[in-house]
Amino acid sequence: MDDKIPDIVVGRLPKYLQALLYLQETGKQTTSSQELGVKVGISAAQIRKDLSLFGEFGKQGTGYSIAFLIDQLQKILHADRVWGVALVGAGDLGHAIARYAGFSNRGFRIVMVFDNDPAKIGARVGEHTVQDVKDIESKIRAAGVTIAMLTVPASAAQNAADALVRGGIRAILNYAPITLSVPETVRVEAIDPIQQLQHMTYYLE
Amino acid sequence: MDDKIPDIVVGRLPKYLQALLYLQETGKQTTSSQELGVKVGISAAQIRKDLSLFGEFGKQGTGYSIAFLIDQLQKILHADRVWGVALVGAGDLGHAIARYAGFSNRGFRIVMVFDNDPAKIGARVGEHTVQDVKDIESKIRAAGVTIAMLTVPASAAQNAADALVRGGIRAILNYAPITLSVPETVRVEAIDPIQQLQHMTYYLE
DNA sequence: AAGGTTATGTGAAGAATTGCACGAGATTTT
DNA sequence: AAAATCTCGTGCAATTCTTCACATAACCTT
Repeated sequence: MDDKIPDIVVGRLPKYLQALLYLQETGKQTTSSQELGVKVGISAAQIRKDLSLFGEFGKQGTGYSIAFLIDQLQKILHADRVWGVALVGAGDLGHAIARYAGFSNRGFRIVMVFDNDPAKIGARVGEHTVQDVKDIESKIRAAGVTIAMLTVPASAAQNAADALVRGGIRAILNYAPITLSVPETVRVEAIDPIQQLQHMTYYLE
Repeated sequence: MDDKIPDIVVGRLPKYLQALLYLQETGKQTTSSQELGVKVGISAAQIRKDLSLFGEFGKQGTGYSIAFLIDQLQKILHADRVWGVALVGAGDLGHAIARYAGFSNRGFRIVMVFDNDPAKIGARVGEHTVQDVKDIESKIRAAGVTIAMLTVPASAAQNAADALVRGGIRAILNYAPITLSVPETVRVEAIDPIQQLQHMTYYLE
């Protein structure tokens, strides 16, 4: 239940959570490591072992209460609150993200949008007004925002990341196809669809 | 150099490729496992071991020829050609993807766009006309498309995936926050930004 | 209430992945 | 041309991750 949780385990918890939320929507009350495993493509033993690192959430013979397990996982992942997120990059992708409803009902809310294009600054994106990237540092610091999503072109990504770091950001979800260089105290997760496509084309043909 | 390559290794190759392309842009001719490792955040020994599974691409004392290694990795990943991709879902995200130039110059080209919304069918998205999702099966089969990107709402994703599978799809990049059920012969990679954000929030606070 | 079934949590075994360290080839320096 | 430096490829060791299998507990049926 402490800090020696392997990162690979942490990475699976959101999958469990998502599958549980889905099961809950179908009206189920209870599930088993078996059933959950089939849903997420992970062995039942693996799931039991992962969960056992945090506590004893199940009941022998019965399985897991879906509502209870959702609650526990949300606490563990700090998904039991709403996180404000800064969106940097108001291009097509930024627009799509700003307008996507799926974030707000899963614990994340975009609270500010930045861009460096004078033509975009001042324009509206979703329910936000695009602000100048020059102000990132002070604005996110003032708002206490600790998470950012980066949807700028690769050529602008490192500079934007540097500004975010100066503003005290703690986590960056990076959509730009470039490896960001940040201090060890800042977490980065990358989304690069082309890398995932290439992972698959290896097995094709 | 055969089929017993661990999947986890295959997953790292696109990272190496991306970093190499970046290094090449800076005008460099040569790199080392050390330098590449710093760029992608992977140990030098790991990189050497990974590459050695496919051949001896480096030279002692000198390192790796960037152009040569790019060429080899592209062959290994089948990224030495252009793959046609079907895009299913013409919402905001689908639009952003269809208009993103980054795919075409990294080996993937969107060749058709589908949606089930009558208001969208017939409209233009990027350089494509949106087609009825009802025709997916025949259209992708006729075109010989084997890769799809799925950007429909979660509630429509499984049906769309089923249609793709019937049409002979081999790989699906799934943006919907739901686990798809497909035959073992079909590969699926998922992109779920919220899962990645939750992976990071575990470590925050 | 006893027997049967289900399904957890976990120690131990097994498998997979990563890191270490060194021989050997290539280049550069003195 | 010898010495020093660099860096690959790789066998082996260390570590990490996954699976197995079973004692235990809860529920269900008769």
